[in-house]
Amino acid sequence: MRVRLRDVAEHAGVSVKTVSNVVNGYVHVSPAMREKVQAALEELNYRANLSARSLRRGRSGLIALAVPALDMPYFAELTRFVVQEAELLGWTVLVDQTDGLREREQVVATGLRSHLIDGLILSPVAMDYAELSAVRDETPMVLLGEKIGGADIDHVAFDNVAAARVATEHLLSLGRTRVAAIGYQAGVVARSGVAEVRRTGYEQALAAAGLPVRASLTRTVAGFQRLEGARAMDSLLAERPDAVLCFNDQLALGALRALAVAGVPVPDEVAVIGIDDIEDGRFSSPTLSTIAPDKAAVAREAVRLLHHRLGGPAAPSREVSVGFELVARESTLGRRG
Amino acid sequence: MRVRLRDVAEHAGVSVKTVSNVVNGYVHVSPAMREKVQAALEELNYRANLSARSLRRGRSGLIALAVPALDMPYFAELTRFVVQEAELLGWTVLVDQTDGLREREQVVATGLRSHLIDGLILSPVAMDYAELSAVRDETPMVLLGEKIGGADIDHVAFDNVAAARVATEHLLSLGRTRVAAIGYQAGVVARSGVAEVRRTGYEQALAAAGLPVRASLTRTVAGFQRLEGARAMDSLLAERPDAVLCFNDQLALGALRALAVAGVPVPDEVAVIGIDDIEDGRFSSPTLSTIAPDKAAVAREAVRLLHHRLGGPAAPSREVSVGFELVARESTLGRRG
DNA sequence: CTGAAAGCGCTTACAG
DNA sequence: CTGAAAGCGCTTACAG
Repeated sequence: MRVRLRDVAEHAGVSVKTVSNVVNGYVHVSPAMREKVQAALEELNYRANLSARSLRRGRSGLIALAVPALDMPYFAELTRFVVQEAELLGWTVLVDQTDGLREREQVVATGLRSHLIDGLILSPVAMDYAELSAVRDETPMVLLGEKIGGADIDHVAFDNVAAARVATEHLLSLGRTRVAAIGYQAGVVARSGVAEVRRTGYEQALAAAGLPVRASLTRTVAGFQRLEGARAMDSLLAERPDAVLCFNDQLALGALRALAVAGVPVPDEVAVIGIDDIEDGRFSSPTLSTIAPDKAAVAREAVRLLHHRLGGPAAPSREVSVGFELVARESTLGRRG
Repeated sequence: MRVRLRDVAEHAGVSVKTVSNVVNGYVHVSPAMREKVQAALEELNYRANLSARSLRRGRSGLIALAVPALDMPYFAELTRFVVQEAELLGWTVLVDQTDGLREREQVVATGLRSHLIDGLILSPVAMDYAELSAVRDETPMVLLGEKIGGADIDHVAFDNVAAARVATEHLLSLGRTRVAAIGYQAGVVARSGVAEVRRTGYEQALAAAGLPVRASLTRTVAGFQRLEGARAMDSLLAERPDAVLCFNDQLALGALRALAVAGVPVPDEVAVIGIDDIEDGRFSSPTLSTIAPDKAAVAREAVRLLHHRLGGPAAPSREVSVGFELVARESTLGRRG
């Protein structure tokens, strides 16, 4: 039942080469021949065997995208963009979930499915550039990560330190002085880990304003989910913060929930800001102020870097930066916003 | 630089067959030989070429999952489960976005990447079973869809009529009589389309309660996103509904937002319920009452059906049903809940 | 328990 | 402009 190129050739009474030429849109085929082949192709309902083609060409048209979790809105939205961009180049995206585990990140970078995928886009959580650079196989790889400069590995950089700093400065600009932070992470984390760099931005902003970093106003979380944000906010209430920077929007939405339950008016008593600009924050009550990274640009640049390594236009620098903007909504400005 | 099985064989001084045996865990290999090969494998850092293996075996270990949109929380959560389940069988998931477009659903079902993927899980929006059954190629396909009975196509069924009916009954049980609905869809939709069947459930519940379906209390949407829910709710306010069934949680979260902006107390004046039980609804203010489908079961059963077609244990019936439960939260019960 | 050889279905120099 | 043939890197009957 499986229709091969050879079957089509026999059916049309031509050579396999000619059928292949037609299938691949090779121009030097006489119109009559092309028509005959086309008819046979349709009559037999031929579908190319992509494994065979890939083996022969040395290219599969598949790229992998490895993110911590598909059900974290930020990554779900990013994945959508990556799939869209890849499609423009005729590539298909294969999705991996690393759960932010070092072991899984390593497996992915070490060449899981090598020779099957043409390239890999990885959003590392546990491993840093140096480690990844050491274990990677020869498959082109693009990292989504921190601005680092001089790294010998392709990556789309987002300045998390600046993002957290700008967010914190926004809270300070409202006259808040007891600015808490939710999202510190305990134990071993990569130097370039998101929690680490956002923490740096937070602390830089406080320092610049001449404010101390109070341990009583910072909270460590086990993960960046809503529930963790709600818990952390609960435990923060006794400290009477007048503002909170959450290291992502999910934490912030959890914090908003905890404040609502406690009956604390936002932003009157406590202003809240997150980072990521996920869809939910635009429709929560109050709506969530946040730092909006240019997700479409992240996806576009990641795919573009891969394209370069796979024979596209000349390679640009290894590091491409992507910007962000402050989006102030009700959780810091109130209803007037 | 590319290491082939043959290179390993030469390096170890054995035949290609032997190396293949070791790589594939074939048992009848002497310990000494195995060890020698193992060493060569590691020394050369051999990675199997999956395209070649797939061509030879006729199996790739890849399955595709086609959903309307990755950034709709319901599908993001579902995708996570599917990836997890697939992994248990050693399968990798390739993700497609159809955007709910008939054209794209058709392309996917017609054999996009046939011979590359071993199977397909499709969540159709625009096409119904009969159409899909007619255009599909021979690749095993499992649909995520409506309970239909007697269909000649594998599918995991979720009773959307019942889900919408139970949700509506919950609103009625609170003594509400002006129960609105947001999520009707205009134009051509599949008979088994989600909007269509949820609408049926809504109307059935009203009829059973002896209430009329008022056109003034139903709203058509262009899509199932929050923004559409907010807009629909805005236009519904003048009709003074005392409850609203939204055909999914995203619409409901949008509706909650519109009610908050309008200063309408929920659930005191208007009770709101959605369907899907997405994460956001557990942390919104008020928290969102909803119908919770067993997403893990949907994923598990879909993968299991595929497994049957791909040589797993004996095939079960073509239709496997998955249940749901009513989760009543603040948007219908108020804070006491 | 191990080896030599065929063949999965393509694409692509190489001839003509 | 078209055809015959090699070969991509595997796995698997078939011998031994």
